[in-house]
Amino acid sequence: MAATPRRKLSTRGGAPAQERELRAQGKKTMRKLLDAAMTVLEKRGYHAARVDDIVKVARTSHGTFYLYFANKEDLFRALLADVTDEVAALAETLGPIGPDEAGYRELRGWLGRFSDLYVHYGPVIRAWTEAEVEGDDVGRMGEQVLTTVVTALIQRIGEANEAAASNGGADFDPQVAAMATVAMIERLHYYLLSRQLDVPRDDLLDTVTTVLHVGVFGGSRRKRRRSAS
Amino acid sequence: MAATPRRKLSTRGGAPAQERELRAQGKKTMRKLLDAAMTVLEKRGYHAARVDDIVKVARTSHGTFYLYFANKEDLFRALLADVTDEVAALAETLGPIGPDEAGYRELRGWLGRFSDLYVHYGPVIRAWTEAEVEGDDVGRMGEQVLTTVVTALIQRIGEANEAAASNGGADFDPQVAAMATVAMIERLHYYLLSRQLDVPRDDLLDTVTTVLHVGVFGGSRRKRRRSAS
Amino acid sequence: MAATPRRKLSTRGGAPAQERELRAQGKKTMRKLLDAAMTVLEKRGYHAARVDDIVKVARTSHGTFYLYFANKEDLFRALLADVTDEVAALAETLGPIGPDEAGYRELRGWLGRFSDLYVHYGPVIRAWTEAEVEGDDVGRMGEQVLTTVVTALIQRIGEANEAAASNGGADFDPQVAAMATVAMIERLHYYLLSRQLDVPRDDLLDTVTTVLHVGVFGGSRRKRRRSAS
Amino acid sequence: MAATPRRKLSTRGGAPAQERELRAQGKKTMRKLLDAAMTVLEKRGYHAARVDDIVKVARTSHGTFYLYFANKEDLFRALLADVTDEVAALAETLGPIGPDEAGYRELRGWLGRFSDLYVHYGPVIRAWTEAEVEGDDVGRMGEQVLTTVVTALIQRIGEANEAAASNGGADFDPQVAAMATVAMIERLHYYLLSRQLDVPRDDLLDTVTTVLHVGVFGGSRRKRRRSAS
DNA sequence: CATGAATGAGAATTCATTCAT
DNA sequence: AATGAATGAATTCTCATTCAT
Repeated sequence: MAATPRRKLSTRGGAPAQERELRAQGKKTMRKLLDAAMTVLEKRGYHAARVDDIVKVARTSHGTFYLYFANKEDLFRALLADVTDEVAALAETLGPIGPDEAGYRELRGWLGRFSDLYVHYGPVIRAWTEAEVEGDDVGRMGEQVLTTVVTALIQRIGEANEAAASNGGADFDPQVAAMATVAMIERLHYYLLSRQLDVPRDDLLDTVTTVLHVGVFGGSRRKRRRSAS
Repeated sequence: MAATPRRKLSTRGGAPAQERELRAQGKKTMRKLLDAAMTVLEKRGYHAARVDDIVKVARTSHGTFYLYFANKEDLFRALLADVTDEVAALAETLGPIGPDEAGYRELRGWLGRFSDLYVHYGPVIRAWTEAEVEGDDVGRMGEQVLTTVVTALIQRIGEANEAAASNGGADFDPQVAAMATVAMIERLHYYLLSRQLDVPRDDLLDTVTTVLHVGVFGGSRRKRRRSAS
Repeated sequence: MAATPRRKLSTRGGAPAQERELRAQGKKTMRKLLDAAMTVLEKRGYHAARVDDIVKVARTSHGTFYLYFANKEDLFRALLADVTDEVAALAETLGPIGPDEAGYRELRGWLGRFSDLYVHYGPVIRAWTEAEVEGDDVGRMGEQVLTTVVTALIQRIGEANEAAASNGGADFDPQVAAMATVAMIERLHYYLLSRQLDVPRDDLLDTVTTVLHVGVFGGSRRKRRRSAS
Repeated sequence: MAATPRRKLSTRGGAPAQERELRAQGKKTMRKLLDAAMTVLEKRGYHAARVDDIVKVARTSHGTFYLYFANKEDLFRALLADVTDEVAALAETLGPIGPDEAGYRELRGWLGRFSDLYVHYGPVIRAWTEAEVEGDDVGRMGEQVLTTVVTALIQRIGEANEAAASNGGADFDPQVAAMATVAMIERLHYYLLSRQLDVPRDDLLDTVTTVLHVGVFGGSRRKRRRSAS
């Protein structure tokens, strides 16, 4: 499994923080708030997350909160920006995926990294899902995230299905397949984290890799030794 | 595509309504409220939906709302109960899915019905996702629905993969595959309804059917005439 | 102990009922409502008593309620009017109370009748207490009740204390003593009914009679066989 | 008459206030609210008292109210706790009460202090009576107070009636006498504050002392100079 | 920098009373 | 005579955001 991505939460703050020079203590406080927000987001979700909860967890005050973030959404956007970067970076690491064993391993590796990322940023991603319904521009940020990954996937799926496509695959649209891929892995991890699905993460990844490799990338099912954890 | 299921929204009401005998007018009002709730849910999502919005759409008063439902959640639960029933019924219609053309069609048909259901109850299902984070018993209702479908899928996936399983398919767990299937189709429809994905529904279904048939049920990709809309 | 006073609840109705001729069924319905009100009053007190509760207990409808009473207070007034009559009648039965054994027995008998009345009309009397705080004219009705009893008591207390008064009883005011008497017996019964005091009613009456006979009417404490129940 | 006890209203606050450290300003605001509550309680009683009234009198906002108290009842409980303490302290100051002049004075003094306390906390105590009907734990607090006073009284009444008891006082139960004592003085003050009784407080106390001293503690009525105001 | 205090616009809910059948 | 339905004013409570120290 890929190395855990380093947290980069303090990279950016909200609007108020960007207009000032932050000293060491300021940065520390901001990080406390961002971390606290993650905790609260995880426990209660986006809508139920109260500024009050966040400052309590961060052991600071309301006043301080607004010293670093213009409002609740601003803080959330800061978290989301980190995820966006990470996901974009991840999208770039997706190499060509052939129907052979190497393709399987490439896909497996990428999904593993996705998984790590999801486990780490899960609360934020789920919050994004939650916020999506409204006209929120948070929803729009979410779409961007989706877009980077989907674009990379379309590329690889297209490559893998060129032959098939040429001989008339009316019932296989790479764009849909890419979206379907994202849908599956995103939601499955959601089930995993919300304990609606209770299997070891590696088992989950093995199966998903198999299903996608065969179903989307034209691989064939084969007997395979259990991949190491 | 299967016939659109008739609305059965007034099957049961909220807590207050269940303690009384409802006459014709009462039933009508209750249905107005349920319909209005669907409308509002669709437009604003669960959290942003105000009782005020609902009664305005239903052209009735606050007081009347509470004559039929204990609160917003109660109404939501009434809607959910309908969905739960429908989904359970749908789960039962999933027949065996072999690797051949017939299997493909069986799967395609079932996904089509799922899709109809999802489109019909979309607002409720999306609201569900939104509400799930909280400790509500709403979350529990969600798990039940999931369970009925997943159980049916595990059965069919197991049948379709008996051979593969016997010769040591360490990287294919039917339970995970079933969950993955649900994850994919549920989430994909979510993208569809929230306009993050914009393709004709039939294209979506064709592709998903192909991916799942090949990836999960051991079918093989083949050239196929476009299925009728 | 005196015979239980017959319920006369249906004697009077509220304003709407007085403008019409009530037939047998009408009277029955009105009585059902009055009885139900007593039940609810007992269980929840005046302020917490909802019209809804009353009609539920009476197994009738809101509409019907307002066919017999102008409003909630109107109903309560009807109940109170009954109590007022009963109390006034009771006040008249208070004979002279001398310091001797006969005086003791007279007082004991009267208190017994008061007790019966309180046990019967307790909910209404307590409700009156509760309502008193506000400018309610219900409060005023309550004062009238008080007045009839207090007037009778002042008379008897005055008689019993003439000698004492004449030789300068600066620390004994018959009016206060009368009020004190009422206060004691009213409140004590309240404790009894609300289970804050748990003794047999006869014991309570014996002791109260003794205290008042000695303390207010100039009687002397003496050994006495237990009065029959 | 004893010195007026100083107000100690801010001893403890409501639930929300207890979870925080209150600074000077916070304490001041809390006290303003408690004082305002007393005022409103006095004018309107418990049920008619609106949070809105209280914050208006305290010249603060709704939001602020809920910063210090969870709700109206919570505030009320805070007031009650003070009364409970004071009453318990008062109960302890009740010395032995003999049948002689000294006993009379002891009793008179104690009743005077009780009276001061009642007048001071009148609004709260009356509100208490009003709220008692409900199943609230407020009712339970009431019983505790009653218990402390009654216990002290039973002790003193028992001492004063040992001889009488031994020669068979079947019609005098110290427990009932104690309750009767409380009932009388409590209710009488209630009448006084609700203006159903209109006499100088000293007259009231003199008469009550006489009645109880003679009726409960075995004292004898005697000519006595008017006690100083 | 940091903090506790204050605010007030919304949202939910209740319930006496009126209405239409 | 009876009833279920409807109403809406009144009330409580929440919480993001601003303020004063």
